[in-house]
Order: sequence, then C-alpha cells, then structure tokens
Amino acid sequence: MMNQLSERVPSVANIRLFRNKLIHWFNRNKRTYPWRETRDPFKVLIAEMMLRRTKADQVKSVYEKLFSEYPDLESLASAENKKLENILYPLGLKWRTPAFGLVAKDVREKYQCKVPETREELSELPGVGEYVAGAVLSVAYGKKEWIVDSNIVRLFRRYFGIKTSKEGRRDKHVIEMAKIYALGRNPRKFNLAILDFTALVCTPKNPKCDKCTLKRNCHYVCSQS
DNA sequence: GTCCGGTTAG
DNA sequence: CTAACCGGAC
Repeated sequence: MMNQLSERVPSVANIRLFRNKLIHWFNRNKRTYPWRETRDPFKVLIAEMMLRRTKADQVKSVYEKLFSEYPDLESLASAENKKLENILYPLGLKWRTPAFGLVAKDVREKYQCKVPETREELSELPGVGEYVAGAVLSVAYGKKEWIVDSNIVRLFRRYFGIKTSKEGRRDKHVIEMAKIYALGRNPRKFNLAILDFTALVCTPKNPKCDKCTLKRNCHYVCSQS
C-alpha cells in the first residue's frame, strides 16, 4: 500500500480543532440570507435546490418571489408549471423547474406535507441528492448530518493534505471526515460555517491564504506567499 | 467509485 | 470553447 498517511482520515481531535477554528471565523464573518432566517424545512429544501449551481445573491430575489406567491408546500404543490418557470427563469433553472413542483407534490402525497427527516427519504425526491438532503437535515432539522460539496472537498484536500478518489464528493474518506465534522452540539452552525469559509476564504482560485485564520495548520502551500 | 446529462462561469 | 457542478444511473 502506498502513502496511507495521506489517504487516512485525520483524527477526530484534529477535525475538532479544525472545526473550532472555523467556527471562530464564522462568528465574525457569517453571511446572512433569507433562507438562513428560517428553520422551515420546506423553505430550506427549496432554497437548497435553488442554490445548487447558482450564486446565492442571485437566488435571494427569486426565493422571495417564490414564497410570496407560494407560501407553503401545499400551494407550491398545486402551482402551474408555467408560473413556476416564470418565477425561476432568472436562475436559468428551466430544465429543473419541474422538480420544484414534483418535490412539493411528493411530500404532500407520500409524507402528508411534512418534509421527511431521513437522508434516504429525502434523496428519493426529484432533484434531491446527498448534498441537498444533508443540508436540509442539518440546517433545518439540526440533525448531526454530513454534507459534502466540491468546495468542502477542496478545503479538506488543502487543509489536511489528503488524497481522494477521482470524484472527491463521493470518496468514503471524505464522507467519513464530513460525518465526524458534523458530530457535535451545533451541526447546523458547523455546516454553514464550512460552506461560508469555502465561499469566502478557501476559494477555488486565489484563496485568501494571507488572511486565513487556519493557515498555521494548513497543508496547502499558497503560491503567492 | 465512475461516467454522463444539462447547465453555467470563466 | 473548457472546466466545473450535482443528481442520477450504473
């Protein structure tokens, strides 16, 4: 076996230390968005579906418009597809628009209008995968559930210096790390913190290593310092 | 764990 | 154009 060190999951203590630093940063630098001011699982679910592949600032106005017209799951479930298309048009979500109505219908019919509380059930909903499921469970329900997106994979690779399989977001070691990361008192906060950090500091290009409060323990060698 | 679809950022 | 993205299929 080659290079087990770089492939092994970091220790729980190490991940906790990493998380503590992240939370400290988050307390000063968190972003505020309308979908973070509610724990309504339905709103969080729809917001996460919108946020996929779309910049948060662009989602904001669409989010508000959608929920002013369809304030709850039942109204969205009976919304006309055309009207949904019009509202979601600015996001360029045309091909995914049906998923929004279908999700609402599914939840109404299969779960009596109550957004499911398990990863398995959530993942069966149209347009919902591991990422959105984990986000709903941790952010809306406050469950100790992991999320992995490509930003988190990048952060893990850089900070811990790990190698991953080709599709990092499905790498079992990465998922294991994300699970450990989410275990604790406030998984909602933990997960929001890591998302914000990857969006604002540990960015794909030109990461702000000089201003990074985690750099002391980070394996990544920034090219411009 | 990998490939692909449909889409957007660059 | 190409790379990147997440869900879905395999």
